[in-house]
Amino acid sequence: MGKFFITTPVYYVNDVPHLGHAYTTIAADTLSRYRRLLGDEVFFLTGTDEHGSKILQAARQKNISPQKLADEMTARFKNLWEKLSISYSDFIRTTDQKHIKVVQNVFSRLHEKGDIYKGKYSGWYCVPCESFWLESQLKDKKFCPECKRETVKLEEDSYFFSLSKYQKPLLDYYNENPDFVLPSTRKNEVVEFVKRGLRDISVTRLNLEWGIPCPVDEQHSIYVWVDALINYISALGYSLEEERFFTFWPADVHLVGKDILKFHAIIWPALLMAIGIKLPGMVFAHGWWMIKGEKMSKSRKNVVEPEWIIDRFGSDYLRYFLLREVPFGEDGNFSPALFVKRVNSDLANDLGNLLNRTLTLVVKHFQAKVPRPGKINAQDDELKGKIDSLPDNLQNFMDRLSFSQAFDSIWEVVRGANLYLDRCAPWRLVKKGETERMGSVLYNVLEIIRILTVVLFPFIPRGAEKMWKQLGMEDILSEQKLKDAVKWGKLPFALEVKKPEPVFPRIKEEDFYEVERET
RNA sequence: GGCGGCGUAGCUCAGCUGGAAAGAGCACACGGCUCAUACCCGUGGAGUCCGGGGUUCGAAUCCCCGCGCCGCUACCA
Repeated sequence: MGKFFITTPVYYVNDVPHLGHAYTTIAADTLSRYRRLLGDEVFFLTGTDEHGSKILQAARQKNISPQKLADEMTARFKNLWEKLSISYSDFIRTTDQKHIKVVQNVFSRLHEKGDIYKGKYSGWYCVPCESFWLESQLKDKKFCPECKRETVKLEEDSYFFSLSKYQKPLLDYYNENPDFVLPSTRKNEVVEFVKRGLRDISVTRLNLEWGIPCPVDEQHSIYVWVDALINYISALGYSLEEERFFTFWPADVHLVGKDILKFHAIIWPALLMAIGIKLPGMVFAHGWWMIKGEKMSKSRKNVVEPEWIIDRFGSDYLRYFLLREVPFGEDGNFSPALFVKRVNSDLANDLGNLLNRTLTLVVKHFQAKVPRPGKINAQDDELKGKIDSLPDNLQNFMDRLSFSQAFDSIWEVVRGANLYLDRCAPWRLVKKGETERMGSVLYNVLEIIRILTVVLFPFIPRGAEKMWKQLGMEDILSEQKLKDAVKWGKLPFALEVKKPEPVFPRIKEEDFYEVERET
């Protein structure tokens, strides 16, 4: 039983929450819930990144203050997390006073240490957009990629972080901690990148109104990464509440999308080395969801709105699909057909129906009371054997964030239970008058379902709660601990089960399109 | 261009450091069951394991060449 600190990125509030945000956050939530199930003290951090000229501009267009805009967007994120049953411990905003203070403290420390120095930043500046671009980003080598107008080469004062100093220490760290960056193919990319040499990075901007003031030079504001990344330690009170900070730091897992991996795997550890605190245990970069093989994007108008899906099908279906369909780390394809297929065959047909058919028999033949188990035979042992190996399997897969494989191991049990029911055929036993054996069989299946429910809770919390209630369990599901829960025989006999009602109703592809047409 | 990865049943993919008759899920076909959310259970399929060469007693698994895909190659979160 230890502590477990997991984070999502702080999401940039220039965009409404989309499937990608939901994906990262669902994964983090599932991992958090799983660690709680193991008995760990979990700190699960998410939040929003609210500074920058993009936000300022968007706010101006709407004629509201940037803070107001950020407030609105943050509310949307929180609302989505509520709908998705996201059990975060803290929601950090980069506009929080605490965060601002910590960023400034960190900046000052870096400055004192000599890891930040004043230099000249030069780039291609678009006056109307008030933003700098790299030569590689320009359209036809001189036009702004956003507004297509001509840019000018501009040089201005800026403070730099000596990232280059950390090339060697970073390479050593990757070497000594092979699981620091995962999946391994991403790690290769990062290592290769660092090997080619690192340039110092500009960490302040002049004339950036909507940003954290630089503590050593009032004309400057702190630019993106030193602001955003520090959320991971500001939320814990770094430099403010040391005791609390050291309770949870270092982070065990930083979950990120593959697009921001390098910031987390290179700049972030370098910053931490510079201020002299421990490095996180793991940075895991997951993949993207594609539509018909294409990346989702607003311009392609193929964005999947997580809220539509949740409102129509419930949060569990989305959680289940995203974590089950594709190995975490790889890109996946999202389509109504795939979604419907996955959810129907696994949740409705295999799992939901297992509960349903079992409860029906108990209600019909045992007055809805959990029967008393009798003698155990070889078939029963085989069934129980499937539970014995489950915790270890889960542990192995969850340690590697292999959600899909974790599901595989759970579904082996689900299938095993359906098979056991068919083999034992209690509906035939009742005709033969073998009620005692029938009772045993049903008890065993109910017991399997009880354990499955506990194990599934981190993944599909709402459905698991419903299953728990139908079983008639009175303990609190969220307080169950895996170690105890998997012990055989914890289901009290004579417990009154509920009349079954489909927990995971089947859905149709048409339902999906109706939703999309409406909007 | 450089570095890395991938190419296995109709589809999505497991097959790690070489060795039993090449696997899973889905789809499909046939059969069983009837407790159940038209569910569940069983059986089946002629797969050049991208192509070619090599190492080996033996390769999907190692080496070389070729073909076809894909990722990374920094300051946009």
